[in-house]
Amino acid sequence: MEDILKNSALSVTASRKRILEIFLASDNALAHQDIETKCADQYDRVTIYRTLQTFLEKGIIHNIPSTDNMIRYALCNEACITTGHHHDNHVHFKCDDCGKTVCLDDVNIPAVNLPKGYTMKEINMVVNGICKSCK
Amino acid sequence: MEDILKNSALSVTASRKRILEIFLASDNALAHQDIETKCADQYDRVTIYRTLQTFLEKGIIHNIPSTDNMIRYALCNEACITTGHHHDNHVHFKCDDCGKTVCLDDVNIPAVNLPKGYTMKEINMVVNGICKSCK
DNA sequence: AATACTTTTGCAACAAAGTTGCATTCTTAA
DNA sequence: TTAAGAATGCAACTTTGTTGCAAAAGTATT
Repeated sequence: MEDILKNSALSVTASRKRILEIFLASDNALAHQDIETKCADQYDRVTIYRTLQTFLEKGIIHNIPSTDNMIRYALCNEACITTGHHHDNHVHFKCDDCGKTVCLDDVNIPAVNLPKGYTMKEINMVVNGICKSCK
Repeated sequence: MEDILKNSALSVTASRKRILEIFLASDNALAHQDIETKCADQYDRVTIYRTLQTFLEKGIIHNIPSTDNMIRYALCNEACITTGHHHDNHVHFKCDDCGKTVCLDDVNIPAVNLPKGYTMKEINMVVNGICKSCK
């Protein structure tokens, strides 16, 4: 855990370690709110906002778009952390039943051909449906 | 414009017509805020929220996820409006330069194979990069 | 065209989410 | 150990989204 922070040139603080720990312990993506409920008694709301922002910039976590006004975050793979920018090419799945959002690490986003004149920098794919636990 | 409302079994009111008009006049997807700045002097904020909600449910507009805390809305195609549910299978593109989000109506979302046990209900694909106007 | 009924709107009040500046505390590196 | 820099907590604030209710507008019927 401290390694992750040090590799990203971040100072090792209690709140950062705690938030990382929460991510490592979770099997699904977390919204700001999820993290807040897990540690708002220990750390300030503002600190959580700033920590997530920092982790995003350093490539420790990535954010997952959604249409429910709730951006969720998940740990990146090694490649992101070591290079400092994102290499997340996997599909995300949000279950309509349990509400959990997970990274489908084994499902790569297929290629798309954009119309002439468009340049792709990043691509996001989010699937909604029923997950294997709720099936 | 009135036809669209009537076809969706909605009563024709000034605010609904105005918001539809704004969408028809726009070449890109609009966030709640965009609409508010265009007509907050005429209509209440709450009305705009409720109108967008209604349009979504009736399949007049669809929402586009993003990682910037700004859900955007765009008009649906005929098929959505006539059937009352969404048939939006196109890719969305958000330009990192001008910030505009557009529907790439001609680019279909490619198929993905989900792992065993997952059922797909809806799929969203958003590409970030530089659009043809900013190129 | 007037009526009665239903739907929509605006207002107010509120709740939740996110941001900023600044003083204090903690980390790090020398 | 200490000095410099970075992160945190607090307070205050802005923005975003929600809810209940009375007033107004729309719709269908006569």
